[in-house]
Amino acid sequence: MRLVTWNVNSLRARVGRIENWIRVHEPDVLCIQETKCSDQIWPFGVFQELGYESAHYGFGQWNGVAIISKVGLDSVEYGFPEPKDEITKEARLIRALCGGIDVWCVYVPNGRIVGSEYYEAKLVWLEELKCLLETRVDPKSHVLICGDFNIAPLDTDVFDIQQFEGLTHVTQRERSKLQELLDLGLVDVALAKAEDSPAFTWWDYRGGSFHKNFGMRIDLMLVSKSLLEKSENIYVDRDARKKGTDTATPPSDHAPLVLEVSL
DNA sequence: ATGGTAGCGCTGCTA
Repeated sequence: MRLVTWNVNSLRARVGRIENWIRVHEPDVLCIQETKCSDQIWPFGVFQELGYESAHYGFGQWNGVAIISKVGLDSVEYGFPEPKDEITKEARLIRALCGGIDVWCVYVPNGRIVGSEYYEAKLVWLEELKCLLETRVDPKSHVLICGDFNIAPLDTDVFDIQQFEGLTHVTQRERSKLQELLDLGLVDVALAKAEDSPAFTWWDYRGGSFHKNFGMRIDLMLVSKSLLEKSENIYVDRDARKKGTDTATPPSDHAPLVLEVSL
């Protein structure tokens, strides 16, 4: 089974690219973030024609998450069951059972500036996610928590840690929150399977960052031990980040992260 | 060249 997470940076701008990618790579489950569209315009038919069910949670303009599956899409849950804050009301979480796997697709807030209200809200959001997963996830079953975490777990997960001094994505408080998720009994599968440092998943649009590989690893897949045992291969499809000649539309600034499991 | 790239939606914000 092929499981994928991909921040697409707008569904509407890139639906053609996404379709083409699905045709070529045939994912079984595709989790996407930053659809930047509302449920009203979600193109169920596009994915249906490719043989997929889909579920989307979004209000438009910002955020928005979806799960696209051809191995079942059951018990779908949209967002936090009891959002306590403004930040947990945003469209950043969707969950479904797909082919025997408990799939959670997340888009963690960016945080903007360390110490800002947005940074604090990011930490609150991660705390709420941990509390939800604590009660809802059975770590003995097949579990996948994947998406854009907006956290680089290790210093080697950014192209030059010295340039990230004082910036979000690399602070101890963010990394501690990620560790609390791992402490539920989950494993960062790209890190676990990598021979040295796992590949980057995001590159800034500006300044030729992709060409220079000035990137970060912020898209993650956290899996339960049982799913780790079934994991055969994990890789980043960097080709999807290239401009390409078939379309004028630029690629997303994120590349898809692909996990192959044998269930 | 004193920014840079992209999406959203229409002015400036967010990433």
